[in-house]
Amino acid sequence: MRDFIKVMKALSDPNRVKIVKMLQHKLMCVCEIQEALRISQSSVSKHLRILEEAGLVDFKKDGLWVNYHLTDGMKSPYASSVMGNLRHWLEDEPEMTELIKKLPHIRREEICKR
Amino acid sequence: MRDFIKVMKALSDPNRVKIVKMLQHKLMCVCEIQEALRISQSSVSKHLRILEEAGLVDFKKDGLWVNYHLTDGMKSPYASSVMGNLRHWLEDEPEMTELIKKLPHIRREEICKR
DNA sequence: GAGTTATATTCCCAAATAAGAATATAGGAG
DNA sequence: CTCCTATATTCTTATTTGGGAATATAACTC
Repeated sequence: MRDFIKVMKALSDPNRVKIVKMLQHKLMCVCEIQEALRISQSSVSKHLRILEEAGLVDFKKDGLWVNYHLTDGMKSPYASSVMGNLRHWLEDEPEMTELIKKLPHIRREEICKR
Repeated sequence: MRDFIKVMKALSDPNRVKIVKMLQHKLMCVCEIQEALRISQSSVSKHLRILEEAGLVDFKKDGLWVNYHLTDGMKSPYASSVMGNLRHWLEDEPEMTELIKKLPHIRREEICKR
């Protein structure tokens, strides 16, 4: 129950859903997500932690960068199932297509160092 | 997006998840749910409204009783899909089996009129 | 070591949430 | 109509949540 609730809660926030949808398209570091969503770095960091604890995302450190990616779903069957559905869900939402369209132009080399 | 978030939020509360699981076994009126969960009548009523607005449950009035049941899923694809999974998810949680086991003994004729 | 940068954590505030008590509504029975 | 009873709504309160600013940590460069 606890685990199921965690997944539901994790996906109860628009910004977190957007993060998941973005990660379907490419792995991203924190500052890229920050740029895409236009929210503070600390917010992004906290959202990522919630998604991680729900078993939805995982990360790999690469020097200073922390690259987040979707999990393989081994950790939580709930996460795995809902994420599977999220591959096609919301795919045609204007809000989302807009966001996805921006992704290729968001490159960490241009964003950071500020 | 809005609709998806509604479903996730609706299933982000243990009591609401329990209501959905109970309704998989039988249709129930408000006071039966109240008795099963041991929470106040106003709480039950409010939880049911949230579930209804997410497209998870619907109701039919029968005199003074209001009988709640799961929807057919026509209203929300998100609701429909997650509810499908919830048929087997959490089925073996002690907390849930305990609750389900109590269901046959909760009969509105014995509960109400107080 | 000191300086720099990307991310995590802490702190604080405003808004949302879940709870019960009290009240309002609806639909009987007489 | 009046009285009851099941449910919905309102009100208030305590807890949780999401946000940014400030600070701490980690990992690189020199």
